[in-house]
Amino acid sequence: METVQETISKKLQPVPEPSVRRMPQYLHLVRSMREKGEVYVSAPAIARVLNLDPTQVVKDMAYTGVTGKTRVGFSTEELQFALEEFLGYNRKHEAFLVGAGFLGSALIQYQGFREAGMKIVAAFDTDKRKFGTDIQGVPVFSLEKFHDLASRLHISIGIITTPAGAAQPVADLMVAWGIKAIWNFAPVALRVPEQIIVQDTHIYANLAVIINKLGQQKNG
Amino acid sequence: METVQETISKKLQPVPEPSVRRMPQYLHLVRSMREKGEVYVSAPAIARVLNLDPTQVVKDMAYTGVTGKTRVGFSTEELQFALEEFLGYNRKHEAFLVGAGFLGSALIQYQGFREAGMKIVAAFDTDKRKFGTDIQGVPVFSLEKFHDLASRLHISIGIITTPAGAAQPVADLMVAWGIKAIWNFAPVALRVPEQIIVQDTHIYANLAVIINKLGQQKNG
DNA sequence: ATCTATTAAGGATATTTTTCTTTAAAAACT
DNA sequence: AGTTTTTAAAGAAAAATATCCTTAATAGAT
Repeated sequence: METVQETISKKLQPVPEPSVRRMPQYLHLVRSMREKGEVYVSAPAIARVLNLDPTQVVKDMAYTGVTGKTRVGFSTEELQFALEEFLGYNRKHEAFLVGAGFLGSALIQYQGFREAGMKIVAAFDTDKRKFGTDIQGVPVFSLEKFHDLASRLHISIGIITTPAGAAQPVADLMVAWGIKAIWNFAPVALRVPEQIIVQDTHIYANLAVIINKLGQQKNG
Repeated sequence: METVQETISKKLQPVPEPSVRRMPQYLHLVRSMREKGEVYVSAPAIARVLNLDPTQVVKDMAYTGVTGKTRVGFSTEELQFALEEFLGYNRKHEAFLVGAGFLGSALIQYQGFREAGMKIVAAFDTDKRKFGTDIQGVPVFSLEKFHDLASRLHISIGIITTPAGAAQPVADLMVAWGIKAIWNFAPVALRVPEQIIVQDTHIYANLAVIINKLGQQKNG
């Protein structure tokens, strides 16, 4: 049995980001296994399906607080709850999205996020034609209304899907009105105070990796 | 002046993936600097804008084959061409996209990719209502027509934007019909032969990182 | 013309993350 | 009941990456 102190210190030491990124995959797998009626799943079994090292799976599971049974594996039920708790699927984070273009609209319509702990409650744009419309029930406002709404609601996440040039001013706006985390899809490096969490999803970076590897294959 | 041998060996040793991922950012920055009329840019200047370590910038530039002038920096013109060459913006890679839902449509409409060396030439879906329609000029076909078209055209990249359950069969189809690289947006780990390049863009992984950090901040 | 400040480049160090190795435990089988 | 096999867990090693440090060069200032 570990002491309360140990439990707390374990929570305080941050989980490695690569591990965090694997968690949704584990959850997805565990859910589908439970649907098939599986009660236990071993780390090696998970590792085979997800192409990972078995010991890495065990370590990742330890971060969620779940511990397995020797020769049996992990309880799928316990795992699912632990992963959902870890990923914050129970808490609700509300988000504002700025830039209701193709990508922004797709994210709003993507749903899924809602069950993953984030709800996009409003979108903002500078295109007059979009004001007053809604995307799958999410209203689109003028960017000028941002401070109004942000100061009234408690929004923790801001999503930026604007063109590159608009991203920094939008980020400044978000910071000014109390947003704690920014999910940035624009291909720029945002400058924000250090306590603000920034997560970049640079779509071009992924494309660059693909094309680079394709070119390499041709040579080698 | 370096020998041809050296140039070749430099190309053969693979560029670290994190460096490749930074290249599009450099290109974007260099382009905007050239538009402003800047002829030279120093590595420390780039590092300041992109929040990077100056020496890292220098090292990344070396991968593109560009070398700077002491006390002056890099020629923006030379840099732009080198980066575009490195990123394959001159070659044309044609792509098929499977899963013409919200995300798939957004990617097709995103344009930008075309100038980044990839052109989405056709989309596929299983929804009958979408057959024969087109998205921004890109036709949507029945998935059954995939092998027909893939065998006639020379497609190097396959994009998967299907629901999780459909991703693996689609990947198998792509591999069977000669696609060399798969850009996977579905939240699953694909199993493909090792010579096939797979690039995952797991949107939930990024969300997981954000929510994890938000939760951590609350504790710490 | 000389000096100073700035910069690129190369090597060394440190950190992070993954993989490997060992140990211990417990379930299933004989 | 004892043995074997499978597994989790903890620690050590290895690999990859980023950061730091030193050196050399050169443009601009004095």
